[in-house]
Amino acid sequence: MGGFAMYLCRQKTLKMRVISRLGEYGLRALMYMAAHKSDTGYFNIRVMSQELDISFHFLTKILQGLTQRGLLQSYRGPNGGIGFLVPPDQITLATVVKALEGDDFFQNCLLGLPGCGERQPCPMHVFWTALRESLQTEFETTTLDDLGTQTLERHLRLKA
Amino acid sequence: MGGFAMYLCRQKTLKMRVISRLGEYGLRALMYMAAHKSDTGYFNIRVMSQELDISFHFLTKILQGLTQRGLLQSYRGPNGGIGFLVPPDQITLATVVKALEGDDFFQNCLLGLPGCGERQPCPMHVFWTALRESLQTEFETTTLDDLGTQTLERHLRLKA
DNA sequence: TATATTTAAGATAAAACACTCTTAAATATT
DNA sequence: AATATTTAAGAGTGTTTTATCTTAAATATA
Repeated sequence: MGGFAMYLCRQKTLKMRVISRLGEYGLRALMYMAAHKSDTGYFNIRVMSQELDISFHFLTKILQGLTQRGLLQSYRGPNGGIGFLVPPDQITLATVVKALEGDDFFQNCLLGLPGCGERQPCPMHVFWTALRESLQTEFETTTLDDLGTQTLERHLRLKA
Repeated sequence: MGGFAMYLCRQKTLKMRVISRLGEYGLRALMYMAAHKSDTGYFNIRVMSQELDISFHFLTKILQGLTQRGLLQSYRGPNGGIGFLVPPDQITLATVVKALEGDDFFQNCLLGLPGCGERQPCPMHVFWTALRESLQTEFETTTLDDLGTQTLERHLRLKA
């Protein structure tokens, strides 16, 4: 592993996780794909798994799911791989996260305090709602292309 | 279960969880204690577990941990229970969450994107940092007393 | 057609998380 | 002193998450 991938490398312990490992791996792979334009449009999963230090089979399964949900397309056999079905500048983070974590991702209270709803808001509800909404807005307005490009550019700038 | 406790009742499915069940249960119990002043200063764990619909043994273990960390004190035997060692108006949410989830709770990237740090910020780092800091600030400025009182008052207001 | 390559799919395993149960220790009451 | 009550502590169980392994299906190339 090296180059750009160091940027997306594994983080062993993590508190305050909002997305699961599955979601994290999926997002990292998509960011990788968005940042590395491919000639054929397809990326080899094994190479990606090595670059990103993610289990090959696990990553395969995650990307499989994104294929089934219509975000990616796959191609078997030699020189096969996985690529965007929808161009990455048309895929928002919100779409990705919902595909990976479930459609109700943005619907719940960030903290997990029960009874937190519009009808009977918990003490922190207003705060949480504001926080979640800014999160959701950010996710809905940021595309994979934005993220991948920004990441790559920043990395290159640091390197120079 | 009824009355105030309905407010702290269990929520079965939850996405976007930031704190674990253990943290949630602990926080709910502390909010309960902060809102219900006790004559003796001690609360019976079994009663609390029933009111909050949390497993008695599990809750006992969680509160045990808070006792060991110096937030609570316990008293065995008849009419025994668990109570605040530090008064709840001097316990911030930040202290509680750190005690329950670990001291490094606020140190990591909310999303879990790796490589997200001051030195080599990931594309979302600025956004995440802002989000996390407002979260942390809110947690550091809100005491258990604030939360419990607010909750109770709001509940009573709705009831009237 | 035979072989190698690559993703798909399903079964299995390991680890983390969320409880559950049993026994021990402390305290109060009789 | 005996008994009941309540938390402390540790072992054990079930579930979910995470990861791995094996086999199948598709595709390209020789």
